[in-house]
Amino acid sequence: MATIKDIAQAAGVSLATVSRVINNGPKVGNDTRKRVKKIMEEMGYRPNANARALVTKRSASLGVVIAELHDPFFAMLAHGVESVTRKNNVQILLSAGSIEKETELRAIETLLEHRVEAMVVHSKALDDETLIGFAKQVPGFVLINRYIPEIANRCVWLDNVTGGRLMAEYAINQGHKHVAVISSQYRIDDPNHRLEGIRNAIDNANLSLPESMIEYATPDQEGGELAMQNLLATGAKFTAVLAYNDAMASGAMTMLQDHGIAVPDQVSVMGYDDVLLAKYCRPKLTTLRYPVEMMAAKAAELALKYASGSMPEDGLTFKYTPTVVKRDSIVRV
Amino acid sequence: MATIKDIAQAAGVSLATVSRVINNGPKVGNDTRKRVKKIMEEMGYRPNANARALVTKRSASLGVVIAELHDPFFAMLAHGVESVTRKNNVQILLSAGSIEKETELRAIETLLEHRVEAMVVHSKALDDETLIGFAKQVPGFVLINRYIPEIANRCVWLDNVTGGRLMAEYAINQGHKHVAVISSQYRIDDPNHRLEGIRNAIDNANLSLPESMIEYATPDQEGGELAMQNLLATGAKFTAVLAYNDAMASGAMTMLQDHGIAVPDQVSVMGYDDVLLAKYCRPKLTTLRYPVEMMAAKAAELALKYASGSMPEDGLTFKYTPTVVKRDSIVRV
DNA sequence: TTGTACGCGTTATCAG
DNA sequence: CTGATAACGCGTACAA
Repeated sequence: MATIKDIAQAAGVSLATVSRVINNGPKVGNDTRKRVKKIMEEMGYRPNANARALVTKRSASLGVVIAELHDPFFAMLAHGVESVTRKNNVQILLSAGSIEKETELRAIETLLEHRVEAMVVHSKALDDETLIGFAKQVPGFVLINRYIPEIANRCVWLDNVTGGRLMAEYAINQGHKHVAVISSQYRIDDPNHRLEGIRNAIDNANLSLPESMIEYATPDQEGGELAMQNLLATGAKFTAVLAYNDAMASGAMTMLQDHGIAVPDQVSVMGYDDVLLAKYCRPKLTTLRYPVEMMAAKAAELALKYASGSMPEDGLTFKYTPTVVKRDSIVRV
Repeated sequence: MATIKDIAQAAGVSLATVSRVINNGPKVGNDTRKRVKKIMEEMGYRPNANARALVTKRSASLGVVIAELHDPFFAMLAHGVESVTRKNNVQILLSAGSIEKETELRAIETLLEHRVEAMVVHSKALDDETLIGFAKQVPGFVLINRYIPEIANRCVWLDNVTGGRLMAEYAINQGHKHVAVISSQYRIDDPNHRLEGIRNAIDNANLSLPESMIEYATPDQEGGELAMQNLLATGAKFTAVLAYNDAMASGAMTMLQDHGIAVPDQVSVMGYDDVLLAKYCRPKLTTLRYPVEMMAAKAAELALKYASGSMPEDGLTFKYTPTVVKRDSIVRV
């Protein structure tokens, strides 16, 4: 591939001059500029981003760490980031880290080796200290879907406790007194927080949520089916089911319907996240809206801003609160 | 950030030695190696991928061009690529190109500036010559979901004509004589090919597909709804609807149900692609399986292989054929 | 076993 | 307005 040197030679000028026309430098004769541009065109010249990054110490790239592109939630997250990087002519480097300590760490390290200026990371497996350490050494380091007090201004997160509470309150307000919960089996914050919120609401309403009414499974459709199957097997009585996310909710609905139980007429179901399938499944899912895309865009903007020097105020954090999206999977009883 | 030089100084050795221990070079004293490693650890040294790429002329990265992460289809595509890059310790650079000539071109150019070794590109807007040009100058250039005869061995694609035919044949075999089609309004190959296949099957069965039975709209759920609305408005008679993709099929089903028309009892619906929602929507969608993920993985492997020197045989190409996935959205009449 | 010196493609700082 | 030339961080022949 042609280099700046080749161009210089072909145009009969110095490297410096070529470099100037590339970067629209200030002082170049109009005719030389034209000539050089033409030659660049002819030789198919493309500046080498690596060389440029080396000398300028700015890579014009943003790293993203997520678990799985496969998952619609992460796809939306990535899309949110992409919308702002595109606007800023910044390249995305993507690393997947599958919710395991080791892989998440490697994902971040790799990105750092590439000297990304900014990064948006979704980490569940890494501990606070490790993350704080990264934040300290990388100005443009921003966490999404996680809150760590020491680096509050680097966190864009969702208030899952409130989310859980809102969810349960809505069901309760619809007259449901016996609710079951389908949660994620992963021992990370999110399910715990959502469950905590649910418990709060149930306590406040003087209802009860026995352990036997909570099932844990993988946070996908199969998990939802399985959890519902278990719930049905125990013969538990409930009129509403609160699921950890939309996929589980959908699985739960399928299983109910397969058992000849009508949704929502006999049993109501609520999801969480409001990913695409919430609108597609039948009945359409009443769920909690998690504005990931917006939040991811915010995180990317922050990361870029911090990376470019302007550091944040200390108190600040970026908390979002989910809201109930009313659709068809729950009825008043 | 600490450089190789800093390490050398701190360890009291030369740059070369440090470089050797970094790359597990062959000839380094065991004690010096240990010492250097320890210092690297202490100083938090991270090799600079840019500098390394510059000198080795290998970037250990693969570029991906897709339209929208948002779209589940592209999310699966990206996931397929990611599964192989992860195995090969290769970094993904992602560029979105939204099916417009200008942006697709920019996406590819940007990736090239970053000197990615390989790239998997999904391009619909760019013309054959442009793409052939890129293939000529970048050994690791592979197209997905597109076939260009001149660079057949760089193409991993789906036989959409056969797909369309299979789809229609299946409906016809179920006894449907009056089928309507909901197609994409974009003037790209895919809808044309699928339609062509459908027409072939219908002709072979001595049935007819008048233009009035074909509606065009955006290839998403709204488009599906709209198209179905138009179809219903014209008072056309049909017992089966063949949709361009699953999203449109889902939209069509919604609209039918909203009009009190039972699916599949009164009208059958078929989708295409078999993305996640095909399993989630009710009734579950009978559709054509497009093994994107597998194909994307194949494309990534090819790209990496070509990039590393081994060029392909000339006749070869990588054609996949979709298969009917039988679910619940179609009945025998 | 270790060190020296050069080059990778660019930008930036000087002189002219 | 233009041209040398020194970095940037690293790999690698070639010496020692």
